[in-house]
Parts: sequence; C-alpha cells; structure tokens
Amino acid sequence: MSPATAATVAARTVPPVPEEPAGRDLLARFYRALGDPTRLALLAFCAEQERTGNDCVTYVGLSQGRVSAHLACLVSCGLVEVRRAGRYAYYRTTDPRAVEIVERGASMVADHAAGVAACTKVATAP
Amino acid sequence: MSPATAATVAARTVPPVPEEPAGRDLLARFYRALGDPTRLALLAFCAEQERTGNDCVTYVGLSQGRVSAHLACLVSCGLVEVRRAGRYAYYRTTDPRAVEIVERGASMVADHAAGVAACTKVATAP
DNA sequence: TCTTCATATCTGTAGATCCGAATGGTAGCG
DNA sequence: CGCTACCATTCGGATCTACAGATATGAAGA
Repeated sequence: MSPATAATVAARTVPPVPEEPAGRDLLARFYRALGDPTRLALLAFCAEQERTGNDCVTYVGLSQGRVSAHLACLVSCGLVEVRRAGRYAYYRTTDPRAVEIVERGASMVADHAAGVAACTKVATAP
Repeated sequence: MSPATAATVAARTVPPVPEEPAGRDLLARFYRALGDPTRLALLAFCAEQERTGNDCVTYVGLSQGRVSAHLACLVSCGLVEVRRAGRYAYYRTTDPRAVEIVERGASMVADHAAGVAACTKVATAP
C-alpha cells in the first residue's frame, strides 16, 4: 500500500463520502432520518432511558401510527435499538456515534443558527 | 436519588437535542442539508481543496443553477466556506465538525447498510 | 374463546424539495 | 462600449415525505 500514501493522508481530513452514487444515496438517506424534528425528539427521549412505544406517543403527541413509523425508521437506520417483550416494544438509543453526530450537529447549528434558519433548502419558499 | 444528579449524569450521554420545537426544527434542517447525495458529494469535493463554482458544476454534472443553490445551502448551514475574488467564488470545507459528522455517519451506514436502504422513510413507496 | 391492549401497516391529502431551463447581475477583456 | 465568463435567482413541473385516521396483527387476560 505504498502508493496510497497521499490518499491515506488525505483520508484523515476528508469526509469518507463514497465515490459511488449508490453509497452517497445511502449516506444521504441516513442523514434524512435525522432530518425530522420528531425523530430527533424521539432519539433524545430514548437516549435518556428505555421507552415503550406508548411512552413515545405520549411524549411527541402525534398519532400512534406515525410515531410507530418514525421509530421503525430510527431502528432501521441503527439510531435506536428495539427490544420486544410480550406485546411491548422497548426502544433505546445506545450507539455512541449517534450521540456524537447530534453533538457536533447541535454545536454547528449553535454557530450558524441564522444561516440554517434562512436555508429553506434549495427551493426558495415564496 | 436527587433529580439534579440524574439530570447531570444523563446530560453526558444524551444528545443535546433542544427541548423547544423551534430548536429541533433548526437541527433537523441542518441534517436535511446533509441529506442529499449531491450536497454530500460537493462537501467531500470541497474538503479536498478549494474549488470554484465551475469546478463543482463539472464535478457533479448538474445544471449550473442547481449546483449554485446546493452550494448556497451548504454555505448557509456552515458546512462550506466561500471566498469571493473578482468574478470567481471559491468554496472550501474547513470546519472539522463537518468532517467528524460525516465520518460517524459513514461508519454507522457501513454497519446498517441494509436497514438504511430499506428505510424508505416513513411513507412506504407504492 | 372473546375481549382488550400495544404495536404495526395501509389510505389519501397537503406541503416540502428536487430538477432543468430561463433570467439577472457583476467582473474582466478587446 | 460591447462582449463573454462566472455566479445567483426565479419558474413551473415532478417526486418525496409527513400527517391523521382507519385497519390489521399479536399477545395477555377474563
């Protein structure tokens, strides 16, 4: 792996975004799982301690079906773990990487709050 | 147990997701800026070295207007910095937190690729 | 077995976000 | 001055995603 010296050094400071479009699609989909305020609330809620689905419904105040779908999304993306016992489902955030991602994100938002608020994505809202 | 103690301990392992809906909206918007494969590609491209807008257009192969809007979104959210000189705009990714966020995300996607691919968000595609 | 509770899935609608193409504005060059 | 290059913004259309409400599955209890 000698000719990869420059590439290896670069890899330390460059985000490991996949070269293939399919890989980037997957990574983008992962961040979209974090791109919803309800899911962020559920993520933090389940990080405090194990929660049942009903706990989550009460907490976020949305319809049960919607909360179930949100939780399924978080579980599918590895952001929340689920443990099933009888007719209950216990959700919990355990992966430290999820916490680190949110920490860094919150830190950056704190520094650029106005810009983020102004960024109505690519399509400007009338 | 003292409630203050429990809260303090929890604060070290729980993502600092804002309690207020407005703050969560902002954080969610920030992650949505990362939730597009084109913007992820631009982020990595500009992390390697400074790039002009035209470089980016050539790299991603989309229309110039669209790439400009994507870059404006990244700049607005603090993920990319822009330096203007004459009629050129030079884009560059400098914030190490952006790199860390992408690193952790890519790592999690590597562990849950199938789940992320299966997560067609909350709405199931017909 | 027949309820009842907890969770998951399906349906239709409204809003957000992407896209290419066209348009506008400014800086350098002949 | 007129022209071209580079970048930003706007427009209309297509796709995606969130939502509430209704319905289905599966487990515990009378």
